[in-house]
Amino acid sequence: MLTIGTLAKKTGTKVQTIRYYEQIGLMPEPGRTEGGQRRYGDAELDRLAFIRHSRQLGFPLDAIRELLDLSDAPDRPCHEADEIARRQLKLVEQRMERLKALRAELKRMVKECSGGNAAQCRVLEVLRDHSECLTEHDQIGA
Amino acid sequence: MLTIGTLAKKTGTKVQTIRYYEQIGLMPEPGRTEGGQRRYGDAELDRLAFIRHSRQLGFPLDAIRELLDLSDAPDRPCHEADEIARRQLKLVEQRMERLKALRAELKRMVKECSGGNAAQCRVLEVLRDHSECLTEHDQIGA
DNA sequence: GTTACACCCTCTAGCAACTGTAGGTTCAAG
DNA sequence: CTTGAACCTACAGTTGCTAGAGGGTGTAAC
Repeated sequence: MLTIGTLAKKTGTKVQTIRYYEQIGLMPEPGRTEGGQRRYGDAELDRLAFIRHSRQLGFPLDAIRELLDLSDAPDRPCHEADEIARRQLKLVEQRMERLKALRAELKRMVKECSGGNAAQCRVLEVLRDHSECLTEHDQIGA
Repeated sequence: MLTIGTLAKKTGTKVQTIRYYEQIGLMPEPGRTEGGQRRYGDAELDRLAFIRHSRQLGFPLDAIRELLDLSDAPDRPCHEADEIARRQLKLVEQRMERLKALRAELKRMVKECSGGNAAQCRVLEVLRDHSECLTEHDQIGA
């Protein structure tokens, strides 16, 4: 039986985060000691590891919830999980495209800065005038 | 004189967002009609365009505040703006590196899925067992 | 048995950067 | 003068945690 602190250490999670996952129903309510402290078994350890690994791959908690459901129901067809993963892959690729455009623009800004004072600053100038941009970068939450 | 709605349209911002920027002191308090509605001039249009463009390049609002201060003080040296842009470029490059690793992992997961049911699903299996990962992807906020 | 101390508990608020809603007022056109 | 879109304030919600206050528990040493 593991305390919440031990579980946290084993999975590289913060204690608060585990409690948060319990609160939103991603982790089950564990058993408690007489004094009211949580105690975890191996099933919970596995489940939390699954969650953390999925988070590291960028899956949002909603998607992880679906993946956990699938993982708990071995008879359901696999394509649902596949679908979720594909969706995530697409998202990652979109983000990369956007970041590529941003990087190009930022690089150009920085390169052109010749170090005078703010009045002649190319960085500020580019920000002031969108029409100077070479690339499209219309997404804000990049 | 522009209404807040017109200003929003011209800059591709939501009305609420403009009011939010005012609330946090990024936009100045504009003049009002007798009835209490906001009216904007060209200075505000330019300022908001600057903010939006900076946001599109991924600058956080704090950085934008500094950039606006610099833009308002033409005598200050340019290297501060340059510095902020460089910082942002670095951040973008870090994010890209992370996303690259994630993309590789997700691609592999999806490729190996052979379409049975959840019990044999490679996607779920990989998520269950971190040791199967080829790449390091230890950052969560990717 | 008691004391020390790390660890645990709940509850609440905060982060970024908005977005949405409710309930009410104003402006401009017809 | 009426209509209806656009405006107003104030506050709650989003995502995924993280930090703090104020207090209780578990265990090992003395």
